[in-house]
Amino acid sequence: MSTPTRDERDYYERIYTVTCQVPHGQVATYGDIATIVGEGCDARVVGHALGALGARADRVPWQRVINRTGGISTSGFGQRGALEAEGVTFDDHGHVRMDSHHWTGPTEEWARAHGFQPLPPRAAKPADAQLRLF
DNA sequence: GTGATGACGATAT
DNA sequence: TATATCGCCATCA
Repeated sequence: MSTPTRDERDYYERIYTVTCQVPHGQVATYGDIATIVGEGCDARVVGHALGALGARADRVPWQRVINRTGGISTSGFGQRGALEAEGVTFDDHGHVRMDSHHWTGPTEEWARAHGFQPLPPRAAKPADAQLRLF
């Protein structure tokens, strides 16, 4: 192997591969994709990767990737329209209803088969965790 | 090699 | 919920 660490294109390809796993009608956050890809990947890196999609934008469901707040940072790419076309609903504030469309991540089987890591359960909310802590 | 930038995240207020 | 601040990491000039 020449560069087993992070080949630029391969690095982005991994992000695209994970993004392609997001099922129809569901959405994932940049942080989720970064967590699954691992390898020092970061939410911003995912954003850059999606921004560098170029011709691949036709094969990668980039519109299903949004920020953690459920908002859309790409108001100029018709992302919201694409999501609505898939059945994704938005609240009155223009944010995606994460409670109903948030992707739970790929299966452990798929993740291991492709060299990724499954998305850890996001249960334990701060307030809830703190409530049970005492 | 350094600084600036970015389709962000988490925490605090 | 929204805003402000800080942090993390990769890419580009």
